[in-house]
Amino acid sequence: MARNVSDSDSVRRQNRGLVLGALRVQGSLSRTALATGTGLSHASITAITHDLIEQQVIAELEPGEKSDGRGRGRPATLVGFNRHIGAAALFEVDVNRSRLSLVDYGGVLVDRIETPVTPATFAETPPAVFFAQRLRQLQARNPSEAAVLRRVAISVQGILDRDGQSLKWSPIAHLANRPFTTELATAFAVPVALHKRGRLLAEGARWLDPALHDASVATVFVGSTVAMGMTFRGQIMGRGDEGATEFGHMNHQPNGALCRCGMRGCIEAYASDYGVLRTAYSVPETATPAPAVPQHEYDGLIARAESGERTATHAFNLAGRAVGFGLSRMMAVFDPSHILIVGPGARAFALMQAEINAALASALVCRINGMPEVVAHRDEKEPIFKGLLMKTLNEIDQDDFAGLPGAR
Amino acid sequence: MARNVSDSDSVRRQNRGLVLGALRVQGSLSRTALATGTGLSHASITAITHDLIEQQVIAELEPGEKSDGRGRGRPATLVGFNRHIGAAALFEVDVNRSRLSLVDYGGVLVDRIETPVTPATFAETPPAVFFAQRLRQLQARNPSEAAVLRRVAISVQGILDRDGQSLKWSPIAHLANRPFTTELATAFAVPVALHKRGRLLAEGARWLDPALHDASVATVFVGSTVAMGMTFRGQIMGRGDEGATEFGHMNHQPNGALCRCGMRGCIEAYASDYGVLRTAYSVPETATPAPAVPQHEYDGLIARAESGERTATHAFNLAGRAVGFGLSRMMAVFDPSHILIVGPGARAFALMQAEINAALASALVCRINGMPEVVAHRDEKEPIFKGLLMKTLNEIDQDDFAGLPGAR
DNA sequence: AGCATTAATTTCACTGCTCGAAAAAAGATG
DNA sequence: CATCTTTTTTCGAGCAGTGAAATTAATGCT
Repeated sequence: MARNVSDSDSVRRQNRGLVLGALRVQGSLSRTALATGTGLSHASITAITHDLIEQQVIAELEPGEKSDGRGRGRPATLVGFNRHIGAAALFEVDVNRSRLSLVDYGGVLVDRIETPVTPATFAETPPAVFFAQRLRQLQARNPSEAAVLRRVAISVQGILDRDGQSLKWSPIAHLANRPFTTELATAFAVPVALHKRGRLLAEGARWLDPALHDASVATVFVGSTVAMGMTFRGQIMGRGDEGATEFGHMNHQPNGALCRCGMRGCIEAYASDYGVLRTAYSVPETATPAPAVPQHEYDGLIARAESGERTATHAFNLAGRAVGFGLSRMMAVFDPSHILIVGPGARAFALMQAEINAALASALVCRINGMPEVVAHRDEKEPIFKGLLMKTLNEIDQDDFAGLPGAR
Repeated sequence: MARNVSDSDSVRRQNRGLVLGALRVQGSLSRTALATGTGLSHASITAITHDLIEQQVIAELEPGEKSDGRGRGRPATLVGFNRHIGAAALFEVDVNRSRLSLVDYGGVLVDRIETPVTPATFAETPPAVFFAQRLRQLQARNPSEAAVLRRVAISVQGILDRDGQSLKWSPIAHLANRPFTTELATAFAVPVALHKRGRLLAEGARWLDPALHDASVATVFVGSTVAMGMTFRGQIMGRGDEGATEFGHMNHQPNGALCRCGMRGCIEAYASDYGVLRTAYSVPETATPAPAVPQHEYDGLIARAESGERTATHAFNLAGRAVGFGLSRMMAVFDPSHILIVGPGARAFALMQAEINAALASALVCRINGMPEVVAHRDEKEPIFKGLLMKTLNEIDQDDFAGLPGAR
């Protein structure tokens, strides 16, 4: 039983966490700004920053450049993260690509390796080996960061098991049911975390658009898959273990089109790239989905639809309908104030919008609370990276540095 | 901006809350049991109980009867809630009935008034007047509890507005868009809370079955409406304002059967009592739903289905299918470990089970994580009351008594 | 009856945290 | 160089929680 007891230790941890969180959100700050930002007294900020500086978690910045312009009184000295006290390795794994980024504790990108991925990749190279190879390569190139590596975080698609340590299923071939996180964790003596891509999108959106930082947002990825992440008033839904936001595999049509996951009638089977192409080319909807769709083919279809070609527009209509009813159904359980469409499918948003809105209009919640704001947001790469980055750094802040040194 | 700053006050509040919470869950306890139950030290328990006793929130029980059997050492003195320091008025409003219960701070039922409700009730008597009349009646009969009334809580069906203070829509006629909570709050100078019935069912289930206390459970009410409440590892989902768990009005069939809410294709339109009857009697599914269904008619249909009459079994099959796909779709967003079916429809569970399971089997999440345990639970009256009771008492514990006297 | 034993509570001495107020520091201004 | 302004630090107080020791209140033996 986790003890929820509050004592002076937990007070310190909480308030140190508040300070680190403020720095994470707002960047380097003066102690005074920290005091107003966190609500703590100046005296406490002095004590806390003193400790954190002593432990080298943060450091005073040289007063040099910073736009201090000119003030009347004593000039503020900013404190900011000590970039060299930690580093994190962030893998973004995709059906066709993998990217490993090494970032320091200040969130600055240090180095990066990209590798193409094919359905054969993880059959030939076990995932643990694949990841370990690349991570070692990066460590060799960046010895000073390698020495302080504190986390490995991996963005994946699929369904995680209860404890979030392995994939039970994934559209990325041969990645599921391999205990690569524990293998990596022991090999590198560092915690390894798995994150669902959909959820990272939600986290990333929160950080990239300040207006969304504390809102309730559903972020829908449309592309080679369909996925969703949600934030509720600034909190990410689903703490680690509650694995499921399988929006893309929500049933749209009982016994409908065959999905890559093997089930029938999933939203993805209508709205993902392969689903739309299948509809457009009048391939029977029970045909096995293509394992991967070249980008130019999807883009070509969008262009044809935009020029009004009927088979193409029809395909996007069906896709919009699937996404729209999925959203309408989701909103019966959880209704966000904003809905973000991201990913390659965002480029086809205009083609789906009418059907999405029509489907949403059929939801009672929308009639009562008003329609949510649905907007498309191109390029999902940065939200995922940003989400992975911030989530991992925040974890280091709160788990490694908010507590007293030596604890845990 | 709410300050999340932690100081010695918040520590005390947290730990007092822990003590009150333990007493709420486990009943009267000795100080030693309280220490092990909360994780606090004996010294702190002594200090906290001393304060609480001084403030008359709790009291030492007479050692009398209690099964102290025989122990070797100093006998424990139990402490328990001081029943007389507070009372709450709990309204359960339904399409055909309203019940007002007066309970004391110990959770003991003091008095109760039941009144039939018809579609005309709130047209003739404004809700605020209706509630005020009954509450005054109960206060007159129980002056000592009336003097310490601390909360009025109302269980309703429908959609609440963002701040949870009024109904934006309700199947109970003339109840929506009437500011009765604020009127009652000023008239009785007491906080008035509105709770969705579905959510109370979830809360109640948690308290009535210890195995569910810390589980993730979806509780589905099937009867004159279809509604759902969810708990996530013991936490009720949706804090007050996030109004929507409109499971009954999740779309099942685009442009399908007409629902009482005016939309088409809602789960309720197939699975509620009126929906099943409409199907069974081959009334066109676009016919206006009956405002209320007499219980004997619904029970009669169940009996006919159980004896194998085709039109009746068909109706329940459709109902099961609607509920099943609804659950399957919900599970793409949130997957509970248990699903509880309650309400009159629980009696027809056997008739719907096959279709529910078939629909669940079509969900990817179920294939991966295994099917959730779906069980029916007759009589929903007590879960609602229990949920309303515990939620309200807990609120008094944490808001009124966990903080220092004088604060807030 | 008297004394050892046992278990529940309370008391005590100490530590850590936050806070407000006052003091100190560090430039800017004139 | 004295004054003013704004940022930080220092200091004393107050409050919580904790472990260890002391106290309390029964039971069991002799």
